[in-house]
Amino acid sequence: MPRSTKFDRDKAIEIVMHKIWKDGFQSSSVKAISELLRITRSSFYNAFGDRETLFKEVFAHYSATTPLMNLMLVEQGETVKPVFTKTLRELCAIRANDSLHSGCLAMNGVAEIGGSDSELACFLQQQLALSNARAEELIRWALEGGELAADTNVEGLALAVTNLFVGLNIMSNVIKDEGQLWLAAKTTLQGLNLFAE
Amino acid sequence: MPRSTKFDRDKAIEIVMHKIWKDGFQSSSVKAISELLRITRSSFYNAFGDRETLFKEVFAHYSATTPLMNLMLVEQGETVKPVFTKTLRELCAIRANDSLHSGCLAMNGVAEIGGSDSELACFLQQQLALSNARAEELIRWALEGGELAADTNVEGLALAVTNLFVGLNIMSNVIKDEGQLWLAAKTTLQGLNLFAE
DNA sequence: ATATATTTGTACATATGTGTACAATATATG
DNA sequence: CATATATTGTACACATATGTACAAATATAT
Repeated sequence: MPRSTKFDRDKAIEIVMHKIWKDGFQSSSVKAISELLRITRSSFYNAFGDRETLFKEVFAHYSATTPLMNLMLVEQGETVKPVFTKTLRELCAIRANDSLHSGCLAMNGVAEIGGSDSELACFLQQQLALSNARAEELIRWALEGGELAADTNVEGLALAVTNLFVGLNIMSNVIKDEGQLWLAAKTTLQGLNLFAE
Repeated sequence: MPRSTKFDRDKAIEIVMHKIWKDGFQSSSVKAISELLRITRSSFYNAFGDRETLFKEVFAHYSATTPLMNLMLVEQGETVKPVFTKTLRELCAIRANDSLHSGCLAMNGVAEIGGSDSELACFLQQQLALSNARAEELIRWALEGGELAADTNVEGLALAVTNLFVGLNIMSNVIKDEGQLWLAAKTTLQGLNLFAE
Protein backbone atom coordinates (compact mmCIF):
# COMPACT_ATOMS: atom_id res chain seq x y z
CA MET A 1 0.00 0.00 0.00
CA PRO A 2 1.55 3.29 -0.99
CA ARG A 3 2.76 5.84 1.42
CA SER A 4 0.48 8.85 1.49
CA THR A 5 1.60 12.38 0.80
CA LYS A 6 2.68 14.51 3.65
CA PHE A 7 1.07 17.58 2.18
CA ASP A 8 -2.37 18.53 0.94
CA ARG A 9 -2.13 18.75 -2.82
CA ASP A 10 -5.08 21.12 -3.31
CA LYS A 11 -3.72 23.39 -0.66
CA ALA A 12 -0.32 23.31 -2.32
CA ILE A 13 -1.86 24.38 -5.62
CA GLU A 14 -3.46 27.33 -3.86
CA ILE A 15 -0.21 28.32 -2.19
CA VAL A 16 1.73 28.13 -5.42
CA MET A 17 -0.91 30.19 -7.16
CA HIS A 18 -0.44 32.98 -4.66
CA LYS A 19 3.33 32.74 -5.00
CA ILE A 20 3.45 33.11 -8.77
CA TRP A 21 0.75 35.74 -8.73
CA LYS A 22 2.83 37.78 -6.39
CA ASP A 23 6.34 37.11 -7.65
CA GLY A 24 5.87 36.00 -11.23
CA PHE A 25 6.92 32.87 -13.02
CA GLN A 26 10.64 33.24 -13.36
CA SER A 27 11.01 34.02 -9.69
CA SER A 28 9.07 30.95 -8.63
CA SER A 29 11.76 28.30 -8.79
CA VAL A 30 11.35 24.67 -7.84
CA LYS A 31 13.57 25.32 -4.85
CA ALA A 32 11.57 28.33 -3.70
CA ILE A 33 8.25 26.56 -4.13
CA SER A 34 9.47 23.45 -2.36
CA GLU A 35 10.62 25.53 0.59
CA LEU A 36 7.31 27.37 0.63
CA LEU A 37 5.42 24.08 0.69
CA ARG A 38 7.90 22.67 3.22
CA ILE A 39 8.66 19.69 1.06
CA THR A 40 11.88 18.52 -0.53
CA ARG A 41 12.51 19.00 -4.19
CA SER A 42 12.29 15.29 -4.58
CA SER A 43 8.71 15.39 -3.41
CA PHE A 44 8.02 18.30 -5.69
CA TYR A 45 9.21 16.44 -8.76
CA ASN A 46 7.43 13.30 -7.72
CA ALA A 47 4.13 15.06 -7.08
CA PHE A 48 4.08 17.65 -9.82
CA GLY A 49 6.49 16.50 -12.49
CA ASP A 50 8.03 19.83 -13.40
CA ARG A 51 7.37 23.49 -13.05
CA GLU A 52 5.45 23.94 -16.26
CA THR A 53 3.12 21.09 -15.48
CA LEU A 54 2.44 22.52 -12.06
CA PHE A 55 1.87 26.00 -13.44
CA LYS A 56 -0.66 24.68 -15.89
CA GLU A 57 -2.48 23.02 -13.05
CA VAL A 58 -2.37 26.27 -11.12
CA PHE A 59 -3.93 28.02 -14.07
CA ALA A 60 -6.72 25.54 -14.38
CA HIS A 61 -7.41 26.16 -10.71
CA TYR A 62 -7.24 29.93 -11.18
CA SER A 63 -9.46 29.91 -14.26
CA ALA A 64 -12.23 28.26 -12.31
CA THR A 65 -12.38 31.19 -9.93
CA THR A 66 -12.11 34.31 -12.09
CA PRO A 67 -15.08 36.56 -12.86
CA LEU A 68 -14.76 35.44 -16.47
CA MET A 69 -16.37 32.19 -15.45
CA ASN A 70 -19.65 34.06 -15.37
CA LEU A 71 -19.46 34.31 -19.14
CA MET A 72 -19.00 30.57 -19.41
CA LEU A 73 -22.16 29.88 -17.47
CA VAL A 74 -24.54 31.88 -19.59
CA GLU A 75 -27.05 29.97 -21.64
CA GLN A 76 -28.53 30.92 -24.93
CA GLY A 77 -31.72 32.86 -24.45
CA GLU A 78 -30.50 34.77 -21.44
CA THR A 79 -30.03 38.51 -21.70
CA VAL A 80 -26.37 39.15 -22.45
CA LYS A 81 -25.62 42.80 -21.79
CA PRO A 82 -26.27 42.60 -18.03
CA VAL A 83 -23.94 39.61 -17.88
CA PHE A 84 -21.10 41.57 -19.44
CA THR A 85 -21.84 44.53 -17.22
CA LYS A 86 -22.06 42.51 -14.04
CA THR A 87 -18.97 40.52 -14.86
CA LEU A 88 -16.88 43.60 -15.42
CA ARG A 89 -18.32 45.25 -12.34
CA GLU A 90 -17.24 42.27 -10.35
CA LEU A 91 -13.85 42.12 -11.96
CA CYS A 92 -13.14 45.74 -11.05
CA ALA A 93 -14.21 45.14 -7.47
CA ILE A 94 -12.10 42.04 -7.08
CA ARG A 95 -8.99 43.55 -8.59
CA ALA A 96 -9.26 46.76 -6.62
CA ASN A 97 -9.86 45.05 -3.30
CA ASP A 98 -7.27 42.34 -3.62
CA SER A 99 -4.56 43.33 -1.19
CA LEU A 100 -2.62 40.12 -1.67
CA HIS A 101 -2.15 40.24 -5.40
CA SER A 102 -1.64 42.60 -8.25
CA GLY A 103 -3.45 42.35 -11.56
CA CYS A 104 -4.63 39.06 -12.98
CA LEU A 105 -2.55 35.90 -12.87
CA ALA A 106 -3.37 34.90 -16.42
CA MET A 107 -2.82 38.27 -18.06
CA ASN A 108 0.29 38.93 -16.06
CA GLY A 109 1.45 35.59 -17.40
CA VAL A 110 0.66 36.54 -20.97
CA ALA A 111 2.79 39.62 -20.54
CA GLU A 112 5.65 37.89 -18.78
CA ILE A 113 6.03 34.79 -20.87
CA GLY A 114 3.61 35.32 -23.75
CA GLY A 115 6.41 35.87 -26.22
CA SER A 116 8.21 32.64 -25.50
CA ASP A 117 7.41 29.35 -27.15
CA SER A 118 7.00 27.33 -24.00
CA GLU A 119 4.02 25.06 -23.56
CA LEU A 120 2.75 27.27 -20.82
CA ALA A 121 2.80 30.31 -23.07
CA CYS A 122 0.85 28.38 -25.69
CA PHE A 123 -1.59 27.35 -23.01
CA LEU A 124 -2.12 30.96 -21.96
CA GLN A 125 -2.56 32.02 -25.54
CA GLN A 126 -5.19 29.37 -26.07
CA GLN A 127 -7.03 30.55 -22.98
CA LEU A 128 -7.17 34.07 -24.37
CA ALA A 129 -8.40 32.82 -27.72
CA LEU A 130 -11.12 30.77 -26.00
CA SER A 131 -12.24 33.80 -24.03
CA ASN A 132 -12.48 35.80 -27.19
CA ALA A 133 -14.46 33.05 -28.90
CA ARG A 134 -16.83 32.94 -25.98
CA ALA A 135 -17.31 36.70 -26.07
CA GLU A 136 -18.07 36.37 -29.74
CA GLU A 137 -20.66 33.69 -29.06
CA LEU A 138 -22.37 35.79 -26.41
CA ILE A 139 -22.44 38.80 -28.68
CA ARG A 140 -23.94 36.68 -31.42
CA TRP A 141 -26.67 35.62 -29.01
CA ALA A 142 -27.23 39.22 -28.04
CA LEU A 143 -27.62 40.12 -31.67
CA GLU A 144 -30.04 37.27 -32.30
CA GLY A 145 -31.96 38.21 -29.19
CA GLY A 146 -32.40 41.77 -30.41
CA GLU A 147 -30.10 43.34 -27.86
CA LEU A 148 -27.78 44.55 -30.60
CA ALA A 149 -28.40 45.97 -34.03
CA ALA A 150 -28.42 43.54 -36.91
CA ASP A 151 -25.44 45.24 -38.53
CA THR A 152 -23.19 44.90 -35.49
CA ASN A 153 -19.71 43.70 -36.35
CA VAL A 154 -19.61 40.68 -34.05
CA GLU A 155 -15.94 39.94 -34.53
CA GLY A 156 -14.91 43.55 -33.90
CA LEU A 157 -17.08 43.85 -30.84
CA ALA A 158 -15.75 40.63 -29.38
CA LEU A 159 -12.18 41.76 -29.90
CA ALA A 160 -13.00 45.08 -28.28
CA VAL A 161 -14.50 43.27 -25.28
CA THR A 162 -11.51 41.01 -24.98
CA ASN A 163 -9.25 44.01 -25.17
CA LEU A 164 -11.28 45.67 -22.45
CA PHE A 165 -10.82 42.66 -20.15
CA VAL A 166 -7.13 42.44 -20.86
CA GLY A 167 -6.59 46.15 -20.32
CA LEU A 168 -8.44 46.20 -17.01
CA ASN A 169 -6.57 43.20 -15.71
CA ILE A 170 -3.22 44.79 -16.43
CA MET A 171 -4.15 48.33 -15.53
CA SER A 172 -5.29 47.08 -12.15
CA ASN A 173 -1.64 46.36 -11.38
CA VAL A 174 -1.29 50.14 -11.12
CA ILE A 175 -4.70 51.65 -10.62
CA LYS A 176 -6.16 50.21 -7.44
CA ASP A 177 -9.13 52.50 -7.10
CA GLU A 178 -12.30 50.57 -7.78
CA GLY A 179 -14.15 53.68 -8.88
CA GLN A 180 -11.55 54.48 -11.52
CA LEU A 181 -11.38 50.93 -12.82
CA TRP A 182 -15.13 50.77 -13.03
CA LEU A 183 -15.29 54.17 -14.70
CA ALA A 184 -12.95 52.96 -17.44
CA ALA A 185 -15.00 49.80 -17.86
CA LYS A 186 -18.35 51.54 -17.80
CA THR A 187 -17.30 54.21 -20.26
CA THR A 188 -16.09 51.57 -22.69
CA LEU A 189 -19.10 49.31 -22.22
CA GLN A 190 -21.43 52.20 -22.85
CA GLY A 191 -19.47 53.14 -25.92
CA LEU A 192 -19.72 49.57 -27.16
CA ASN A 193 -23.44 49.46 -26.41
CA LEU A 194 -23.00 46.60 -23.99
CA PHE A 195 -23.86 48.41 -20.79
CA ALA A 196 -27.01 47.40 -19.00
CA GLU A 197 -27.64 47.59 -15.32
CA MET B 1 43.24 61.50 -18.06
CA PRO B 2 40.60 58.75 -17.80
CA ARG B 3 40.48 55.64 -19.89
CA SER B 4 37.58 55.54 -22.32
CA THR B 5 35.00 52.79 -22.50
CA LYS B 6 35.50 49.83 -24.73
CA PHE B 7 31.85 49.67 -25.70
CA ASP B 8 29.30 52.06 -27.11
CA ARG B 9 26.96 52.95 -24.29
CA ASP B 10 24.01 53.94 -26.48
CA LYS B 11 24.33 50.73 -28.42
CA ALA B 12 24.46 48.80 -25.17
CA ILE B 13 21.21 50.38 -24.03
CA GLU B 14 19.61 49.31 -27.28
CA ILE B 15 20.87 45.74 -26.94
CA VAL B 16 19.68 45.47 -23.35
CA MET B 17 16.29 46.81 -24.34
CA HIS B 18 15.88 44.02 -26.87
CA LYS B 19 16.99 41.47 -24.32
CA ILE B 20 14.53 42.39 -21.60
CA TRP B 21 11.77 42.88 -24.14
CA LYS B 22 12.30 39.36 -25.33
CA ASP B 23 13.16 37.55 -22.10
CA GLY B 24 11.69 39.72 -19.38
CA PHE B 25 13.27 41.34 -16.39
CA GLN B 26 13.96 38.45 -14.06
CA SER B 27 15.66 36.51 -16.81
CA SER B 28 17.98 39.38 -17.67
CA SER B 29 20.69 38.97 -15.07
CA VAL B 30 23.81 41.07 -14.77
CA LYS B 31 25.80 38.05 -15.85
CA ALA B 32 23.64 37.42 -18.92
CA ILE B 33 23.66 41.07 -19.95
CA SER B 34 27.40 41.39 -19.45
CA GLU B 35 27.96 38.36 -21.65
CA LEU B 36 25.60 39.74 -24.24
CA LEU B 37 27.48 43.04 -24.27
CA ARG B 38 30.81 41.18 -24.19
CA ILE B 39 31.97 43.05 -21.14
CA THR B 40 32.91 41.84 -17.67
CA ARG B 41 30.54 42.26 -14.78
CA SER B 42 32.99 44.70 -13.34
CA SER B 43 32.51 46.95 -16.33
CA PHE B 44 28.78 46.54 -16.08
CA TYR B 45 28.68 47.71 -12.48
CA ASN B 46 31.06 50.50 -13.19
CA ALA B 47 29.13 51.77 -16.20
CA PHE B 48 25.57 51.20 -15.14
CA GLY B 49 25.55 50.93 -11.37
CA ASP B 50 23.02 48.16 -10.96
CA ARG B 51 20.31 46.42 -12.88
CA GLU B 52 17.46 48.67 -11.80
CA THR B 53 19.31 51.80 -12.75
CA LEU B 54 20.09 50.36 -16.15
CA PHE B 55 16.53 49.21 -16.68
CA LYS B 56 15.24 52.67 -15.91
CA GLU B 57 17.60 54.07 -18.48
CA VAL B 58 16.39 51.48 -20.96
CA PHE B 59 12.84 52.59 -20.32
CA ALA B 60 13.62 56.21 -20.88
CA HIS B 61 15.14 55.16 -24.18
CA TYR B 62 12.13 53.01 -25.04
CA SER B 63 9.61 55.69 -24.09
CA ALA B 64 11.12 58.08 -26.59
CA THR B 65 10.33 55.71 -29.44
CA THR B 66 6.82 54.40 -28.79
CA PRO B 67 3.78 55.56 -30.75
CA LEU B 68 2.54 57.16 -27.55
CA MET B 69 5.08 59.90 -28.13
CA ASN B 70 2.71 61.23 -30.79
CA LEU B 71 0.35 62.20 -28.02
CA MET B 72 3.11 64.10 -26.28
CA LEU B 73 3.81 66.21 -29.34
CA VAL B 74 0.31 67.54 -29.91
CA GLU B 75 -0.26 71.19 -29.24
CA GLN B 76 -3.37 72.84 -28.03
CA GLY B 77 -5.54 73.95 -30.92
CA GLU B 78 -4.77 70.93 -33.05
CA THR B 79 -7.53 68.49 -33.85
CA VAL B 80 -7.33 65.66 -31.32
CA LYS B 81 -9.40 62.76 -32.62
CA PRO B 82 -7.23 62.10 -35.68
CA VAL B 83 -4.21 62.03 -33.40
CA PHE B 84 -5.71 59.31 -31.24
CA THR B 85 -6.81 57.41 -34.30
CA LYS B 86 -3.51 57.68 -36.07
CA THR B 87 -1.56 56.81 -32.96
CA LEU B 88 -3.53 53.66 -32.37
CA ARG B 89 -3.37 52.75 -36.03
CA GLU B 90 0.38 53.00 -35.82
CA LEU B 91 0.57 51.10 -32.58
CA CYS B 92 -1.36 48.17 -34.05
CA ALA B 93 0.88 48.12 -37.10
CA ILE B 94 4.08 48.21 -35.07
CA ARG B 95 3.02 45.53 -32.65
CA ALA B 96 1.73 43.21 -35.33
CA ASN B 97 4.77 43.55 -37.54
CA ASP B 98 7.40 43.32 -34.84
CA SER B 99 8.97 39.92 -35.36
CA LEU B 100 11.67 40.51 -32.76
CA HIS B 101 9.51 41.32 -29.79
CA SER B 102 6.23 40.52 -28.22
CA GLY B 103 3.88 43.11 -26.79
CA CYS B 104 5.10 46.36 -25.32
CA LEU B 105 8.16 46.60 -23.10
CA ALA B 106 6.55 48.96 -20.63
CA MET B 107 3.24 47.16 -20.26
CA ASN B 108 4.91 43.78 -20.12
CA GLY B 109 6.94 45.30 -17.32
CA VAL B 110 3.87 46.52 -15.49
CA ALA B 111 2.51 43.02 -15.57
CA GLU B 112 5.73 41.30 -14.61
CA ILE B 113 6.91 43.50 -11.79
CA GLY B 114 4.05 45.93 -11.27
CA GLY B 115 3.06 44.34 -7.98
CA SER B 116 6.45 44.64 -6.37
CA ASP B 117 7.62 47.71 -4.51
CA SER B 118 10.84 48.15 -6.38
CA GLU B 119 11.87 51.54 -7.68
CA LEU B 120 11.47 50.29 -11.18
CA ALA B 121 7.89 49.25 -10.54
CA CYS B 122 7.15 52.69 -9.13
CA PHE B 123 8.76 54.21 -12.18
CA LEU B 124 6.54 52.18 -14.50
CA GLN B 125 3.49 53.08 -12.52
CA GLN B 126 4.33 56.74 -12.79
CA GLN B 127 4.73 56.41 -16.53
CA LEU B 128 1.25 54.95 -16.82
CA ALA B 129 -0.20 57.70 -14.66
CA LEU B 130 1.51 60.32 -16.82
CA SER B 131 0.09 58.75 -19.96
CA ASN B 132 -3.35 58.85 -18.49
CA ALA B 133 -2.96 62.48 -17.47
CA ARG B 134 -1.85 63.34 -20.98
CA ALA B 135 -4.85 61.56 -22.48
CA GLU B 136 -7.04 63.53 -20.14
CA GLU B 137 -5.44 66.77 -21.24
CA LEU B 138 -5.95 65.96 -24.91
CA ILE B 139 -9.55 65.03 -24.33
CA ARG B 140 -10.07 68.25 -22.50
CA TRP B 141 -8.69 70.11 -25.50
CA ALA B 142 -10.97 68.13 -27.79
CA LEU B 143 -13.90 69.13 -25.68
CA GLU B 144 -12.92 72.78 -25.66
CA GLY B 145 -12.36 72.63 -29.40
CA GLY B 146 -15.86 71.31 -29.99
CA GLU B 147 -14.79 67.82 -31.04
CA LEU B 148 -16.59 66.32 -28.05
CA ALA B 149 -19.87 67.12 -26.40
CA ALA B 150 -19.77 69.48 -23.47
CA ASP B 151 -21.10 66.82 -21.11
CA THR B 152 -18.33 64.34 -21.87
CA ASN B 153 -16.88 62.73 -18.76
CA VAL B 154 -13.27 63.64 -19.36
CA GLU B 155 -11.87 61.48 -16.59
CA GLY B 156 -13.84 58.44 -17.66
CA LEU B 157 -12.93 58.84 -21.29
CA ALA B 158 -9.24 59.23 -20.47
CA LEU B 159 -9.29 56.09 -18.35
CA ALA B 160 -11.04 54.23 -21.16
CA VAL B 161 -8.40 55.38 -23.62
CA THR B 162 -5.60 54.37 -21.30
CA ASN B 163 -7.25 51.02 -20.84
CA LEU B 164 -7.48 50.65 -24.60
CA PHE B 165 -3.75 51.28 -24.99
CA VAL B 166 -2.88 48.91 -22.20
CA GLY B 167 -5.13 46.18 -23.53
CA LEU B 168 -3.78 46.40 -27.04
CA ASN B 169 -0.20 46.33 -25.88
CA ILE B 170 -0.77 43.16 -23.89
CA MET B 171 -3.16 41.50 -26.30
CA SER B 172 -0.57 41.93 -29.03
CA ASN B 173 1.55 39.37 -27.19
CA VAL B 174 -0.99 36.84 -28.44
CA ILE B 175 -2.87 38.32 -31.35
CA LYS B 176 -0.35 39.18 -34.03
CA ASP B 177 -2.78 39.96 -36.83
CA GLU B 178 -2.73 43.67 -37.55
CA GLY B 179 -6.27 43.59 -38.90
CA GLN B 180 -7.61 42.08 -35.71
CA LEU B 181 -5.72 44.44 -33.45
CA TRP B 182 -6.88 47.40 -35.47
CA LEU B 183 -10.46 46.12 -35.49
CA ALA B 184 -10.46 45.99 -31.70
CA ALA B 185 -8.98 49.46 -31.53
CA LYS B 186 -11.26 50.93 -34.15
CA THR B 187 -14.40 49.44 -32.63
CA THR B 188 -13.52 50.89 -29.27
CA LEU B 189 -12.48 54.27 -30.62
CA GLN B 190 -15.73 54.54 -32.53
CA GLY B 191 -17.63 53.59 -29.44
CA LEU B 192 -15.81 56.25 -27.48
CA ASN B 193 -16.43 58.83 -30.20
CA LEU B 194 -12.72 59.33 -30.73
CA PHE B 195 -12.44 57.86 -34.18
CA ALA B 196 -11.60 60.20 -37.04
CA GLU B 197 -9.79 59.30 -40.19
C1' DA C 1 58.65 59.43 -18.67
C1' DT C 2 55.12 60.55 -15.34
C1' DA C 3 50.74 61.56 -13.23
C1' DT C 4 46.02 60.90 -13.20
C1' DA C 5 41.47 59.26 -13.54
C1' DT C 6 38.67 56.00 -15.27
C1' DT C 7 37.86 51.43 -17.14
C1' DT C 8 38.68 46.59 -17.35
C1' DG C 9 39.96 42.24 -15.39
C1' DT C 10 40.46 38.72 -11.84
C1' DA C 11 39.62 36.46 -7.72
C1' DC C 12 37.05 35.63 -3.60
C1' DA C 13 33.18 34.21 -0.98
C1' DT C 14 28.70 33.32 -1.23
C1' DA C 15 23.92 32.38 -2.80
C1' DT C 16 20.37 30.23 -5.66
C1' DG C 17 19.09 26.68 -8.64
C1' DT C 18 18.75 22.08 -11.49
C1' DG C 19 18.03 16.98 -12.60
C1' DT C 20 19.07 12.54 -11.19
C1' DA C 21 19.95 8.25 -8.59
C1' DC C 22 18.83 5.60 -5.04
C1' DA C 23 18.20 4.66 -0.11
C1' DA C 24 14.83 5.22 3.54
C1' DT C 25 10.11 5.46 5.00
C1' DA C 26 4.98 4.97 5.62
C1' DT C 27 1.06 2.20 4.88
C1' DA C 28 -2.04 -1.65 3.87
C1' DT C 29 -2.32 -6.46 3.31
C1' DG C 30 -1.55 -11.41 3.87
C1' DC D 1 6.84 -10.42 10.11
C1' DA D 2 7.33 -10.03 5.05
C1' DT D 3 5.93 -7.78 0.91
C1' DA D 4 4.44 -4.31 -2.40
C1' DT D 5 4.11 0.32 -3.54
C1' DA D 6 4.27 5.11 -3.61
C1' DT D 7 6.37 9.01 -1.16
C1' DT D 8 10.13 11.34 1.13
C1' DG D 9 14.92 12.24 1.94
C1' DT D 10 19.78 12.71 0.81
C1' DA D 11 23.67 13.18 -1.92
C1' DC D 12 25.96 14.06 -6.22
C1' DA D 13 27.48 16.82 -9.97
C1' DC D 14 26.69 20.68 -12.09
C1' DA D 15 24.86 25.38 -13.53
C1' DT D 16 23.70 30.30 -12.85
C1' DA D 17 24.20 34.37 -10.30
C1' DT D 18 25.76 38.15 -6.88
C1' DG D 19 28.64 41.97 -4.69
C1' DT D 20 33.08 43.29 -3.51
C1' DA D 21 38.05 44.30 -3.37
C1' DC D 22 41.79 45.53 -5.68
C1' DA D 23 45.29 44.94 -9.23
C1' DA D 24 46.16 45.84 -14.02
C1' DA D 25 45.35 48.37 -18.07
C1' DT D 26 44.47 52.42 -20.74
C1' DA D 27 43.88 57.17 -22.66
C1' DT D 28 45.36 61.66 -22.22
C1' DA D 29 47.91 65.77 -20.80
C1' DT D 30 52.17 67.57 -19.29
